[in-house]
Amino acid sequence: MPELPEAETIVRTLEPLIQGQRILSADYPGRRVWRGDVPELKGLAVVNVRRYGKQVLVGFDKGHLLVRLGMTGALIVDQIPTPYTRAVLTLSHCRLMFEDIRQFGWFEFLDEAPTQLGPDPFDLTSTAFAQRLRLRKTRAKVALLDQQFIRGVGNIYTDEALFRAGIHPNAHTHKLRAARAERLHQELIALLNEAISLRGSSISDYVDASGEKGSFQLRHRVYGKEGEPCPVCGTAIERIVIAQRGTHFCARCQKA
DNA sequence: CTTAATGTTCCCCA
DNA sequence: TTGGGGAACATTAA
Repeated sequence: MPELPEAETIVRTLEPLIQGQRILSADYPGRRVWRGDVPELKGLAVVNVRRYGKQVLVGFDKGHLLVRLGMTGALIVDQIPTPYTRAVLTLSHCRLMFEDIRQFGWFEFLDEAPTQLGPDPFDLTSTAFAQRLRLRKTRAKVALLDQQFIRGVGNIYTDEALFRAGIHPNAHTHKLRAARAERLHQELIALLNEAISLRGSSISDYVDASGEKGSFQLRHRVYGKEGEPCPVCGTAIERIVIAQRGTHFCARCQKA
């Protein structure tokens, strides 16, 4: 699914398309999309659209819609419904659809903005990030994927950030030197900014609120590159499994 | 036919 | 209490 750069792109493209509009009706054609009680959205006005980690938060004049995009979720305006359309919100001037092929996503209605996840990587200094990392007794890959550690990073950007920082995905977080941990944060921020500027990575399904694909997948250096030469040293990129996720790295450039 | 895919949650074990 | 590992959810594509 969308990770932080994809969620950011969705938010930036979606907000101007729906801001200020009122919800006229809501339909849920597919598998149940709401976690918890089904709220009455009719009559609510869209105040803003923001990102919370890799999730999308639609702010109303009363309450918030938190959209968990899961693995294949997409928020698209004025598209033709598909068998995977799980929600259609008819607004004053357009229709907002939630498409979700694998059905892993869901909606949640919140009275207050969410606060339960770890800090956004953009809100941390590198020093604070390094301190946080030292307190986690786990492996680098696991820490970056953990939304309680920092919010927004998923499988693609974890592999890409660890490669850029020269850190092995199995490196023990509490043993990393402060300088390397700070470097990881700096590389992560640069990576996320580059990915946002290219409107995210479209691996299979991801599109923004206008249905446009991103292009950062063309800049991936290790993710999905098993067997291909490392762009730095030419060694074949390896693929292992960590936390049930495919993990791609260069054994020569990335050290524990 | 098998495996893997941008994610999360739940359950069991150490 | 914390962390590890695996299964599960549903669908497509190679």
